[in-house]
Amino acid sequence: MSSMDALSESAEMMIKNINELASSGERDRTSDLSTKTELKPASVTEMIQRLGDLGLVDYEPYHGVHLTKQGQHVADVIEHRFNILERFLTEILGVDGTEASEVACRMEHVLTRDVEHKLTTFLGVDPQKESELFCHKINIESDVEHKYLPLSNFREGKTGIVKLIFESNELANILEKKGIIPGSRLLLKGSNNKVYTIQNEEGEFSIDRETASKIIVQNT
Amino acid sequence: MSSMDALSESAEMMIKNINELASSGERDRTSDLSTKTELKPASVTEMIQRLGDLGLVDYEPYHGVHLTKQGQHVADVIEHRFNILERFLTEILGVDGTEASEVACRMEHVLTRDVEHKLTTFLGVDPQKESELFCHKINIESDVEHKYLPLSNFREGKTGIVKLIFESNELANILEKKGIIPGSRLLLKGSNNKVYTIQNEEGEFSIDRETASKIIVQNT
DNA sequence: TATATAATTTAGGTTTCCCTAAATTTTTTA
DNA sequence: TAAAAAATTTAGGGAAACCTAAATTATATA
Repeated sequence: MSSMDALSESAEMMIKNINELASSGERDRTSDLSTKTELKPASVTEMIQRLGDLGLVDYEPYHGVHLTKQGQHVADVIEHRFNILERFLTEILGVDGTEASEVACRMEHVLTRDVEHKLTTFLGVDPQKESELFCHKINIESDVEHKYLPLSNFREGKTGIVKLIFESNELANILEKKGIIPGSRLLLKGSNNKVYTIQNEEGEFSIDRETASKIIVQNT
Repeated sequence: MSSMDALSESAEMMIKNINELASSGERDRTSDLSTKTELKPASVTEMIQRLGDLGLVDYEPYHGVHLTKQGQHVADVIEHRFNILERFLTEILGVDGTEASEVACRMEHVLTRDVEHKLTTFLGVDPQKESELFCHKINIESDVEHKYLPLSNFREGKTGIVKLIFESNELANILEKKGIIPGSRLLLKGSNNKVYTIQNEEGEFSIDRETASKIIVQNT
């Protein structure tokens, strides 16, 4: 039954692993899940039985499991939460890859929908996914499977739920072209409270005060 | 013994509550902890006995507990993690206060030292302390502590490393005023590839194609 | 200062999530 | 295709973290 109470971290991890292991159509085997989760086979069996009772996986004794629609939804949510957390930790905080993914893996289970969405908007869309999404957009509609699409490709008269709002990232894009990216070094050559003249590896140029106030710099 | 293995979330929460309840010198009573933690008295006793065995609290049956030096250290770490997480959630992501503190309270137990430090430097000094910082800046340099500041506050002739570029979040702000937020439902009433007319709970209005292309909607 | 009341602990139960060992089922292979 | 091997499940156990009910200890009061 649709449980209003949250799944445990262990249960969510199992769902995540089932999803990651799944290859088209094939049911995941207990031993593979055991290897992947680093749990003993008996523990895997126990957990997937419980998930089966919750309607999150389709489990047939001795013949593996796969996610139900409901379970797939849980997996998708967790995956997305993991991805944005990992991106936040590496791209924004500069945490090392291994540690970032470990911490993200613990944090993914305690995010709320709201925090997830707000973190997503904060990060913007990552470049690779953007082209993917763009393809969708070009390809054509009638994507019954691909349920997410930009409003600009939506069909008149349909209703939908807003999933995500892209920010322009204009500022970051413009600055990137001038070599001002997180981690880069710059020199403030001059400022008069209106115009800020900067020099870096790419050369020298000026920006206005408002823009300058949005660039956070570590004093070295 | 100083355990290298992490404390459980429950154990950390108990330490946190013991610390928050503690008033100068007085030992916390089981019943007060029971009220604060919303656990039954018997459960509180069980946990503080376990913490006692770990050397984190000084527990005398029938006469309350208080943190040992070691326990106090744990409490301090947790408190700091909670504070920076709460600040990140409210100040940077704009999460509502109640939810932010709930989520921070779950996340505080999975942060690593490194992530904690990096998040702390990322947040820099909190707004109240900012004026302080401003003073520093005017006062003289020798800011060994406050290393991050907006380029607009930077001193001419100094070099630094770009840490972060704030985006305006303009689009999301505008759309939010019209009730278009992640999770909300909308209906595309009409579109002619230039103007998209939308209806939702807040009413009906139009947006241009470019804006529409940035709103990702789940087809339902 | 007895005794009633309140606070606390102990005893024993439950669920979750992990384990090992034994039993069972499936798969391989001789 | 029957026996051996491999995979899986079942049975039973333990620790953590909760619970209720009963026993114990401390405190208040008559």
